[in-house]
Amino acid sequence: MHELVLLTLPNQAASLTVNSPYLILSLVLIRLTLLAHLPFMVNFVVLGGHMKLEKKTHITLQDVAKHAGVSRATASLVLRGSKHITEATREKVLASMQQLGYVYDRVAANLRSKVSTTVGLIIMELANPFYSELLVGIHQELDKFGQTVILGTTFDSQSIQERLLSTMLEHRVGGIILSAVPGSPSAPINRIEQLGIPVVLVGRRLPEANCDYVGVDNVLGGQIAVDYLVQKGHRRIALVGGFSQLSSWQGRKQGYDHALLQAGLTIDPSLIIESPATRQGGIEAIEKLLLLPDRPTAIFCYNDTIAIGAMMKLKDAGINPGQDMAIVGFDDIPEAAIISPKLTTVSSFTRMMGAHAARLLYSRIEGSALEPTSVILKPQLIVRDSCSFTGKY
Amino acid sequence: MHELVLLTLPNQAASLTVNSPYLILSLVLIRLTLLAHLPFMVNFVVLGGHMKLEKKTHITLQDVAKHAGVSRATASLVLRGSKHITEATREKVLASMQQLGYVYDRVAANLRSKVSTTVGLIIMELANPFYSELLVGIHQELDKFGQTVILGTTFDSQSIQERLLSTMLEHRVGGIILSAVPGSPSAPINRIEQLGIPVVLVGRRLPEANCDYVGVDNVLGGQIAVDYLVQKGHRRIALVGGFSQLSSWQGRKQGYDHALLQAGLTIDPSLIIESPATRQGGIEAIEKLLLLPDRPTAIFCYNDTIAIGAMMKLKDAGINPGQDMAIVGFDDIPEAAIISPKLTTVSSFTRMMGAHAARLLYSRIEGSALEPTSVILKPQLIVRDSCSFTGKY
DNA sequence: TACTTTCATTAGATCGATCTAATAACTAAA
DNA sequence: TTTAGTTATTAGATCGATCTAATGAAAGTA
Repeated sequence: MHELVLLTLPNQAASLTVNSPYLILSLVLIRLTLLAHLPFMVNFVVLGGHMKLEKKTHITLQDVAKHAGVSRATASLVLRGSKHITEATREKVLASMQQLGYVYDRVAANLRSKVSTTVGLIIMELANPFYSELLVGIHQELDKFGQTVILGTTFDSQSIQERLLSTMLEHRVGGIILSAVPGSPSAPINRIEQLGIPVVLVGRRLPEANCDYVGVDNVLGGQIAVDYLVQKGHRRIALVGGFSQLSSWQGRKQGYDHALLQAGLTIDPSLIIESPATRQGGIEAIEKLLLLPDRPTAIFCYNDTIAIGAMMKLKDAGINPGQDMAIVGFDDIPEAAIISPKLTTVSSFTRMMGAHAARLLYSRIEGSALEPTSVILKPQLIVRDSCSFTGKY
Repeated sequence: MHELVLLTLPNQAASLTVNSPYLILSLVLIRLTLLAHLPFMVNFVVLGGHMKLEKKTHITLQDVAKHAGVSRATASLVLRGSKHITEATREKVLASMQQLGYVYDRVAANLRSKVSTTVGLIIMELANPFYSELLVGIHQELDKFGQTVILGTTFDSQSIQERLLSTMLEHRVGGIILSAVPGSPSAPINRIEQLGIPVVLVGRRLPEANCDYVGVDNVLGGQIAVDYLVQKGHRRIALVGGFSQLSSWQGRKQGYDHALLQAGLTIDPSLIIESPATRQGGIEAIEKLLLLPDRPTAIFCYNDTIAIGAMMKLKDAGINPGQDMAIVGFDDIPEAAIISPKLTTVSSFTRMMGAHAARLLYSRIEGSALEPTSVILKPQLIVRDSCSFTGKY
């Protein structure tokens, strides 16, 4: 019985060289005994006088079938719940699976049946709460469809995005949800679509990309934010953060312009300051803004993260955000509700956006070959405490 | 040339029934012509008078090899950069890949070579900044090793955790990083380890689980937090949030106890309030705390999220956190630095924790079969503004 | 009884790669 | 020239499942 101890070594093969014919004979007997009792636990490899005994780590459907006394095909049908299987055989096979500790190999199955149960998700950054909220929405929805998420982050680098797209394809994802790096070429995406793998863009649009899009109505968002500020009495309103290459920036700017013009105000280019969409970007933008001879009384920030940075810098400069300067953000990330003053912002319903993207992608994977669709969510102003200042002293 | 148009239909097969022998003849000619020029783009299936022409969506290594005039095995060797390949054949094969738009099927390759390039990551919740930070650390590190992340969230449900673990195994992950649901049995995890798939626990320990662990020294963390408060002059210090089943809670509690006893103070069980580790949990805990006849002067919160909720509730109740009540958090999530007052907290270096977990897991995957290892990070007190109150009026 | 129909089951091919062991081609040494 | 040694290449088996088409058995029908 001592030889059995060898088998308990995790994941390792035991081997021994024998010279004596008696030893060989006894080993052969041991081998026969073991095979009779644990046929699915042990493998033997005999080379000359060298006998290798290895633990079988992976139980396959073949093993299950043999154990249950049926064919591989029948076992497979049981797995997939075919109605052509007798209750008796089903139970027999299921019992064998249980007993042997069978683990279904979805990857091998997908290879043969040419389906995929994974979806690629490529976003800019995880630390950004906008994306983690988006990810939550996507993840929850895909889970309902039995799809598993493969994750990649680009940090807004085009080369990383290219690499991630390739990796996803190599992993045979059924589809890809992509928040594209601004200014990235649309050719690779169209190529992926041509391969029959659907792509859904979220949040950021790519011109020329011939695929689905889920996002918020940025024009309307900019409009309602600035409308609100104008209505509060502001006449000099800055637009802070983000970059003009971003489709979302362009939309928000358009809404900003429109609201101002509608109110009979002029657009002052010096009040439009681009900066990275990070907290640091907000800080930098405010530094520039404070140098202006004629400061604005209100700031519409490209997103909440920038707004938070902006508010930090304003406090540092002795300007009380909310009291001395009105602030409106965009996205309604969780932090917006907890900082002080609580941030008035345009909600883009990020989770719902993720859920929509997931649903749309799944419908494509399932084969609805419609024309490229866009789902545009209506933003909503969430009024909190960051706009007490009315622009009048 | 009209027939070529059919080929541009994405992912669809064209078929037509022919009766006239002349038409058949011409189709045969078209077929020969197409096959000569685009041998890897088109498939023909002829059944009786019915000829089906379908676009070949997937280019395989077989196709590449045929196009380059070599064997499948040679093409495979080129892919893997074998040194036994002549420069001439290498270039020939690479050119063919380029021309045909070959996409490497990593999944099929992994099936045969029994390796895995994916890692499963199971955490409680994404919306929680602690986990999104952890995820960033893990993701960045794994990326360096060429490993792709498959994601799952449990929302602290044991049944979901079980399901996710199964899914990960079915997807043939090479290893799993798990932030276990508190109180979940360790048997499934040990079974996975026995299958030869390494598991690394992060943040939360499971008794009996025979696997690696990466976490912060919770005892020390609790100790330095409470030491600081004691040193500031506080004598009644509450411990708020989290649940006593969590190994991390137990550790922090132990440090809390130790620091109090060391300072000659007694431990008052009424000052220990358990609640969910969410913002809402913080709010609820403070509600209970405010009912106490003899209120504490300082609060050590189980984590920053709870601390944020607690501070919100205190403000609502007219108590100025920082000024009227000292608060210390745990984890140092990004929000801690932006809320007002800025939160003094114990940093658990979450990203680094993730990176350590990733490295440890990868070393296991690569086959270092050491004893289960624990990596315990030293926490550090980050002093900010939430402890101005010294406990004396 | 003979024939069709239906149903459970299965052998063998297949998905797209890698691996093994053998073969061909080309040198270098005897 | 022959032999051995090295190097580039390849045929065929293989990974673990599904799929196709065929099989045999049982039930229903004429």
